[in-house]
Amino acid sequence: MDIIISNSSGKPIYEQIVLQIKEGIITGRLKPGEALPSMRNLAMQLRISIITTKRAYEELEREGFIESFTGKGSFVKAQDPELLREEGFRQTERLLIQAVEKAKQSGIGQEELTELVKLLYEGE
Amino acid sequence: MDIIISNSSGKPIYEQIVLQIKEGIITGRLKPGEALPSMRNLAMQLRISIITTKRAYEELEREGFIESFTGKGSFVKAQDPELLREEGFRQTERLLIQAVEKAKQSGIGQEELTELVKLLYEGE
DNA sequence: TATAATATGTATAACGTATATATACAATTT
DNA sequence: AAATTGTATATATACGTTATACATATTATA
Repeated sequence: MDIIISNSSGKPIYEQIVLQIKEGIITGRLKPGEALPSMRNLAMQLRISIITTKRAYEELEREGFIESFTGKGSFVKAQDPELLREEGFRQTERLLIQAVEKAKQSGIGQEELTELVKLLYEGE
Repeated sequence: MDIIISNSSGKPIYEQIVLQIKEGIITGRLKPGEALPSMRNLAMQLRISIITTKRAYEELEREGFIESFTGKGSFVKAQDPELLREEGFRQTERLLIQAVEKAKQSGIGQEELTELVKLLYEGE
């Protein structure tokens, strides 16, 4: 599980971690029962404090994605992936509607817009 | 010029004001030379501090959208069409980035996403 | 098997930055 | 002169991040 932190993202570090682990779980790259990197290892690797990794894991635990055990580690919980995927689709659609509306309002054509989508999807 | 502040938006108040006034200017609802609500009136109406409205107007002034005169008020500046176009592009890109990110997190592929964009763009 | 060493998650207090504020000051219009 | 406008200074609050010490489970070793 490779996690990448961007300083220019504007999002807090702990949130970037949460999102990337969620993505792994939703897409199935992280399977139920699978061990996550320990808070210490992840903190060391990202050169951040263990408190920040703990905060991320706490958030994931609160949302039911993982569970942690003192002395053992943190693990992916059993999920209903189809449900997660559908929720993700709904959220994506909602965001996309706003973007398309703004594009029309700004005189950006459909071709230019889809081209921009491709660029953004591939770039990072 | 009706401005609406949402506490659940996650965005700072001053930024919400900036975005809504920008949109008014870009769409032409606010015309060059037109007077904006005074900082005090807007602050009173939104039940926030004048300092926050001032911060929003400062930002708009810095970006060349409005200008303010002590004792007179704040007014929409004459606009460079190129500037407006670029601002529209920036806002679209910003929204699109969020949508693309959510799509990735949800396991939605690039093809599926661009297809969705086309549907949304054409549909009404 | 017993126990020390190592690895894991947890808890407390503190710091820096950004957002939002109250209040007093300065300039223009009425 | 009175009222309306924008401006400036110092302060409070919330959020993100951190260092360090503590508690529990696993692993190595005698």
